[in-house]
Amino acid sequence: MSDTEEALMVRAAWFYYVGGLNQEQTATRLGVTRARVNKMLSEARDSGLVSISIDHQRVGMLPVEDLLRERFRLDFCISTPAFGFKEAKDVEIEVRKQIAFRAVGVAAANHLKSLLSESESVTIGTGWGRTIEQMTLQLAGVRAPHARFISIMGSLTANSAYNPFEVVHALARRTGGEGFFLPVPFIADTIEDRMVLLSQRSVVKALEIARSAAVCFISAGELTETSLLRRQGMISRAELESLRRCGAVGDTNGIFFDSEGKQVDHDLNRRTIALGFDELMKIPVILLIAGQEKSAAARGLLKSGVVNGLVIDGDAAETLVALG
Amino acid sequence: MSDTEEALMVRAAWFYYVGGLNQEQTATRLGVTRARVNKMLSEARDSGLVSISIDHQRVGMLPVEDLLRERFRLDFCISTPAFGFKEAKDVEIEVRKQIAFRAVGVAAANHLKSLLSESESVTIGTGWGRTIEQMTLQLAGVRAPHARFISIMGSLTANSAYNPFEVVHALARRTGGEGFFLPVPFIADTIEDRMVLLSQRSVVKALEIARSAAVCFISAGELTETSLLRRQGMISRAELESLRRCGAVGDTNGIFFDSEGKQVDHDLNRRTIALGFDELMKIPVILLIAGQEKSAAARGLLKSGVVNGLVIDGDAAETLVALG
DNA sequence: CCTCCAAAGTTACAAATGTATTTTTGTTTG
DNA sequence: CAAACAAAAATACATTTGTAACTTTGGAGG
Repeated sequence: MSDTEEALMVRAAWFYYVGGLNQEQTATRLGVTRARVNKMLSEARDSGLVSISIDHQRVGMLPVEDLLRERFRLDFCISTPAFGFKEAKDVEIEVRKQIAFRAVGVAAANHLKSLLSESESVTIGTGWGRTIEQMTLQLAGVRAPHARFISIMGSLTANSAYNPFEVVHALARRTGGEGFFLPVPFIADTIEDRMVLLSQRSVVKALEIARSAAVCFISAGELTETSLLRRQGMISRAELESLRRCGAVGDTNGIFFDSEGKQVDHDLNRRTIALGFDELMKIPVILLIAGQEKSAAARGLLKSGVVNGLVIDGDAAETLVALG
Repeated sequence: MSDTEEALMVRAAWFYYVGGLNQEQTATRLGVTRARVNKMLSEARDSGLVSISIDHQRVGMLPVEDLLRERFRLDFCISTPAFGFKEAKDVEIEVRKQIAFRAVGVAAANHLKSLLSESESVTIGTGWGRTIEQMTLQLAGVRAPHARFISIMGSLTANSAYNPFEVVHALARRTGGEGFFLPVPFIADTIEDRMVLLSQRSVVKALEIARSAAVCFISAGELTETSLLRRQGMISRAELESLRRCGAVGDTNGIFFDSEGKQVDHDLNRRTIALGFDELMKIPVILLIAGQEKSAAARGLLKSGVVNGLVIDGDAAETLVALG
């Protein structure tokens, strides 16, 4: 986006959101059409230029939060309010997911905010995915010039907004901190290639930083045809099926695990470039779960013992409780 | 407001602002009418429960900011975008004021946010008024448990939302910090009474804290029949007129000054309980100006030399520049 | 037990918003 | 220079929102 366009968008957002002018008046003052103002405003919201925050710590779901915290021996559990979509027919499935992503993103961003304001210089590790991306979008108005953000995994080849590179970049830009990422593909072609990639000096350095993270935000993926991993073409249909045969129920950062949270014995797990469970075990890990379809994966990962804190949307939380 | 009402409001805000449900859907889920949801949402907005922030570095008005900063030898000057109300007929005068208050409040809150995140424990002094009140409302999502907020002036008798007591209380509650205030009236009945009040131990202590403030937020009042000071009944019509005869053009914290920023020689100035200009001179002072009608008062106060930083709305800034 | 009062519900309508379609404008490119 | 294209304007319309007038409900107090 050009500089002048961005400036126009910011002015529109001020007039509309802060000034309380309506779109018509805003359009007149900016000398553009109302339709364009409308478009710019929705763009401003999506891009996280304007962010809406709710100033309340305990929003609800208390009993569920406590239950999950105790069951999985977590330091904390934050659940967004349940939207109650189980029986609702008024909201499309994709829209529901989007809502869950945003809700968890808001909650996680709030948590991250308080972490950043607690200590001058922290190192924050992050995974990838749409939930993590939303967290970056919802994180507005925080200055943390001494914070360091590092991706704990390799990058996608396709350049999408939830690529580790983009995530770290967005976090750094928004807070004024520094960003680092692993300049290697997420999944190597062979086990031998992985060793070569891992031995690169810059990679060794980056992994060192990652291991020193004060806290790590990760999310989980399901193992279905519609999972992000499949849609991004990171794994083939055949690979997905062979993973399931090994008992895998989900992944985090490309590490596949079974319903008990054990890394499965599979070729892919030996080609992934990311911090493994043994390494994650040594640092505080916060898991972000958005969407009920991730409940099974979440359950496995929570059982593994690598997770210390959970941020989850209300509906998924209820499903997770029901899973027993 | 009752606890259950507040909880309902928070849930409504989540469903609507975070979840992106419309008011109809929100109402259905909460089991109330849409009209009520609508009312709760607007209440949530003006109470500062939900706050909308714009992730802006440079919003505009650069030339004016620079001009003012140089003219009055300020450390910084922040101007909100100008809404261009001079010739506009589409917005009522009271609404315009409200917009200016909110805009300056947002900008000031952002500035305060960055101050709070810069250092662990700071002491922040504050004045009173609607602009300052807005600053407290717009300050959301900041934790600063070690911050101290102190009113640098006595309190109003009428308990309004912009009473120093309320201001300090709101700041403390929102950030989790501590609040202090001067437990004495704003303007004493006689000079002798003032001495008695000032000698109270708790007052001496509070003033000591106030003097140690790392930074101080103040605003200015005009000397007209419609000024807040008059409307709150703090001064009588006769007093106002005698003040004007002494050359007073405005006040800050109940201290009246002339167009050159000198404290006027008037009985009232000897009865006010607040940090005086000589004391303010020793600490960094940030002046908040919202509304063009305050330009004259702002000009006087800026000339006094007590002000180090200025946050002003775009329209007032332009008027101030025009005043020369 | 009844009356009064306030809060929420109901209804209705005007205003604002989101979105799709067509037209205009300005820029790029052969 | 003209064709091709993209961006924005103009237009139109369905949905959502804000608001006011009126009705119901559920206590509080006489």
